[in-house]
Amino acid sequence: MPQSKGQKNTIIWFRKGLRVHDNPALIEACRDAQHVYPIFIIDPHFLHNSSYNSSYKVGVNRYNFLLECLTDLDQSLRALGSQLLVLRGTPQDVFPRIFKEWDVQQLCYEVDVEPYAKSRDAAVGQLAAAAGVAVSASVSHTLYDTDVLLRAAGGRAPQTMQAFTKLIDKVGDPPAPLPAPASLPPPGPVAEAVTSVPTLTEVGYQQQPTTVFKGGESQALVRLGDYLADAKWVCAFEKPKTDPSAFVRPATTVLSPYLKFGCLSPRLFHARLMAVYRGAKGVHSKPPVSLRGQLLWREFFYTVGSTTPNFDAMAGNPLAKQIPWDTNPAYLAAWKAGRTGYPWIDAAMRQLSEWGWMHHLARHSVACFLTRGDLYISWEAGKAVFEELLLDADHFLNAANWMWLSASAFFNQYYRVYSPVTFGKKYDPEGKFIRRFVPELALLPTKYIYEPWTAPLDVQQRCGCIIGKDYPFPVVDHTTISKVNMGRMKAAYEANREAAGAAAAAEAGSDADGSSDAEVLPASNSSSRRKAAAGAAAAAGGSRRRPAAVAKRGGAAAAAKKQRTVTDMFAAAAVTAAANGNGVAAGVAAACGVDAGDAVVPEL
DNA sequence: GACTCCGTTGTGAAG
DNA sequence: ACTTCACAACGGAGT
Repeated sequence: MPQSKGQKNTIIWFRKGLRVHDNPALIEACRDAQHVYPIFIIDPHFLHNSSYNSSYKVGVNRYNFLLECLTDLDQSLRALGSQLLVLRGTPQDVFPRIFKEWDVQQLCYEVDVEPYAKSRDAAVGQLAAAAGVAVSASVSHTLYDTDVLLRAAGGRAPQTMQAFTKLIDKVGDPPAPLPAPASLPPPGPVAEAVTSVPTLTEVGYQQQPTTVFKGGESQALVRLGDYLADAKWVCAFEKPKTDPSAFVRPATTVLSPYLKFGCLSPRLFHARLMAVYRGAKGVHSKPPVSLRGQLLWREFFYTVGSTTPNFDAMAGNPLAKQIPWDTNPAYLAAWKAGRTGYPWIDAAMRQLSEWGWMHHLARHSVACFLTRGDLYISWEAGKAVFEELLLDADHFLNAANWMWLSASAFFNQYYRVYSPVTFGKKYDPEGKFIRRFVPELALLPTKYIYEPWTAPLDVQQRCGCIIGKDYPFPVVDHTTISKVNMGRMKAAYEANREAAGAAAAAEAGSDADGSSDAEVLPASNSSSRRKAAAGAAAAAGGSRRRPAAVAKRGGAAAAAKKQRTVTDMFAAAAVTAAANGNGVAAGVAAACGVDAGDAVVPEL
């Protein structure tokens, strides 16, 4: 590593990777440099009041977490003889100006494979080229360079964790983490205005954060050390067995927000973890359930996500089942606000709003409830809510997990449905979690805590919580609706098989002119297309000569029509029940503070 | 190409 | 407290 007195002026551009440890871009920026300018750009793209893209809303908790990360990074850089320079504006506006002002020769940053980041970096790359500035991008947000993994996989990312784990075994250990630099060449003279991290108010937030988690690399390293110090716990860790209701000390590490912003290097996490495993003489849990397995899940979803078109949407996503979800702004608003009338679901959703975090299995519960389990609302709507509220909201992981839970991709056993009543009860029979996050239910006897609508009125009165007034009735009847939805999922799966079969047939029938619409259809590989073709043939009554498109239209439409009728009948029954004082649909109105029929601005 | 295997994390009843 | 089963039965990956 040459330490000669440098001549270059370089910029290290922090976006994620908000750390000084294991930061190859930072090391590169220091090489042969006279001045290193460490910058962060407050990009309006990510601001909640952005005029650029209103779908990229960032909740106050996450934005505050980011500002804490920046303050911490600034302190670390000052200890190394430098400081963070915070700039405002779009990167496209900022760079041409500072390239010139600071007489820059090189720009260094960490590779970011998210769609927005890729287009942003491509645009900045052109500006750099125009200004005669060399660009150096280093991989350190993931364990591996996703391109390397993709090549090792033969050009196609695995779609199962098993196959991905095999790939990792083949590729071997990830690169070792790098130490932080001992010191940094100082930046040259800069305007005073760019040397301070802004406050929440300055970037336009009115509210105060409510989370219990604090951002920054130092926090991340303390938390990592804290959890890894318990070698017994680390070696026994099996995520499916952890407790989603634990909140005094969460049952998982809560390192995800730090990985999201790059306060913590996944490679450092991995290396420290392997050291703990070695100390335990090889007796430890294994992927996919182990702690190391969690890092591999992250890697898996980055790999498949960054190489799949439209991975964050249903339409045009070759991995996602095309499912005709309902649009129901009132249900969506009730879910987001934690007012579905199911205390377990509502406690989790309110923990999300308050803390910006919930346990993985709680995420499963609420995601299943919103989509295939109960409300039958698109996973994209749920994803948008998580994207706003989670501290650890991560583009690929969020999309992948929502597809998983909605049985749109990766996971297909749609008939396995989480109960909004009994799932939580297994872990927390007393309802401590509910009492903490849904305080209006705090005094309810344990017997009724998961199903408060079953409490006699005198009990409700004694506890100061009248159902339908202080806390809503359930928006849907889970037992009934989950069965209806299972039927709708079955029909949707059939329709997808038929569509894939039609595509396969069209593909086989066309003279390889490539003009079929096969590319946009869900089944992405030949094996499932074949199966789908067989399914389509069967659906067409064995008549292989019948045009596939006809089979598709007929079958899918009939199935959809039938299911719509069933759902409408249920909805009508619910309204009738409400009119009779049963309160199921009335609960929706109470939950939202509006009539059930009123339009609430949808999330998407 | 047909077939089997099995998948990080379902529920509820029965034995 | 544990296992096993029906529920209704998916699809990727490997043989």
